[in-house]
Amino acid sequence: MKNYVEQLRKEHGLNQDELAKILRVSRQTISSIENGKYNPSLELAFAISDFFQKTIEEIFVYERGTKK
Amino acid sequence: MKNYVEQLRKEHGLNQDELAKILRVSRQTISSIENGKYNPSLELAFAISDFFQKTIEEIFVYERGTKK
DNA sequence: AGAATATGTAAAGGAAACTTGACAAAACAC
DNA sequence: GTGTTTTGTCAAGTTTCCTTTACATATTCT
Repeated sequence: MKNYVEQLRKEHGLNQDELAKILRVSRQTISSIENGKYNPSLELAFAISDFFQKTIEEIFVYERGTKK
Repeated sequence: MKNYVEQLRKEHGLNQDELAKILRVSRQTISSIENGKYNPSLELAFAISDFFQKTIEEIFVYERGTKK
């Protein structure tokens, strides 16, 4: 599953640390998500979605069936 | 965060075991999600969303800021 | 160049999601 | 009612998400 978190973050003029603080997660969590190391929890996906005012589907691209 | 998984499952005439098999998770996972014991991963949320042909936002209701 | 800022990554640990196996209780037959 | 199906739940274990701390590499700015 890919995502547009890095792109959206930069559009908002934020660095990883600033976004992390806004979302109340660690900077490493943001980095890991941006680099596809793992997917966020549904909770965090909603928080990201909420902050960027986009739907989850606009930010996270699920590839049906492909297991990751 | 609440969800409409049980309602959608019943509308589709499925029991927990059948839905679990379709989504390739255990029946306990379906039960736990329906009863709010924990939230699904983003991956599983997408699989559910995909199967029921609804957006994640239509199935899972996020309460902003409330931490759970 | 050097200094400051931003990002990648690794280790070790905790918390949440998910597993299998089992059993009890509830719901639905007949 | 008894029997069958469905659901709730518990225990114990694995995997994934997320943490803190730390350091290395990049990027940016004088």
